[in-house]
Amino acid sequence: MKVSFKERVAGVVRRIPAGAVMTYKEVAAAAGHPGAFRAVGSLMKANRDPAVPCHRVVRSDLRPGEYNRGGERAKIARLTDEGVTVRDGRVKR
DNA sequence: TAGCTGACGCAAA
DNA sequence: ATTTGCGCCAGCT
Repeated sequence: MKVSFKERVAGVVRRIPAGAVMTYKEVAAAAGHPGAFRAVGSLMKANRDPAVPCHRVVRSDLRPGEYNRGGERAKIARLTDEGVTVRDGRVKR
């Protein structure tokens, strides 16, 4: 069945457990499009589904990246609350 | 159908 | 180590 790229991305992000983070590139690869990390970010902002924790998707540099509502700062707060260690704007692994 | 935009990635300086 | 510029793909108008 035809499933749009964003549909698969939503499915992948939805499987990310709390306390874990995945990079846009990893999500894109997991969705079947390893080079579409650009589109992933675009879909994240477009996706307002509470079942899709887009805040758990970070950049490859371990930077939180942008977010709706306060940008990086809000994202860091949410990740930290879930058990993700963030140090000075960088996700600590 | 074609063109533009963007919650990015990587290389170079 | 950090900053700047260019390239990339899918989605939207």
